[in-house]
Parts: sequence; structure tokens; C-alpha cells
Amino acid sequence: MGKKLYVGNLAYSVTSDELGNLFSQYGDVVDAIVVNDKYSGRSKGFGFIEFNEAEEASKAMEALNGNEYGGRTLKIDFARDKNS
DNA sequence: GTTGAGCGTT
Repeated sequence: MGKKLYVGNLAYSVTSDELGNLFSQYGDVVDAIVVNDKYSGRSKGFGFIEFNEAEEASKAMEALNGNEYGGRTLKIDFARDKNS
């Protein structure tokens, strides 16, 4: 579908809510999450953003990829299928 | 510290 983005190289302090706010500037964010480690309780340093439209996802990626956020440089790409 | 759960595990 191309509506889902992978956001890597996140600072451990960045939350799902912050990510959602950041990306919602460029489109309709349907889902925004930062993946946390179940046992250590710390962020795994990456997350996912799902948009309502693929073009919004593309624009957000172009606009935010490579930008510094929370002291880390964002690495954005289209998400892979978590089942594969 | 890089592609989402579950778990044995961190």
C-alpha cells in the first residue's frame, strides 16, 4: 500500500505521541508508534507511522528523512511487512 | 543502539 513508514535511528526519549505529532504536520496519521523492548522497558530506537494516503507518507518521508530529532538523525523508509 | 507480538527473554 505504501502508506506505512518505518522511522529508524530515533532517540530513546522519543515517544509514540511525539512521533505522531511530528508526522501529522504532513498528513493524516492513522497510527503512530515507537517500538519498546518488552523486557528492558527501553525504546528499540525505531517506530512506525501509518498515513491515510500514500502521497502523505511520501511527503512526510521527504520532509523529515535526514532531519535531527531529539538529538538523532531520522532514518525514514517505507515499512516492511512485519510478517516476512 | 535500525523493520512492530508472543518467549525461551533484555
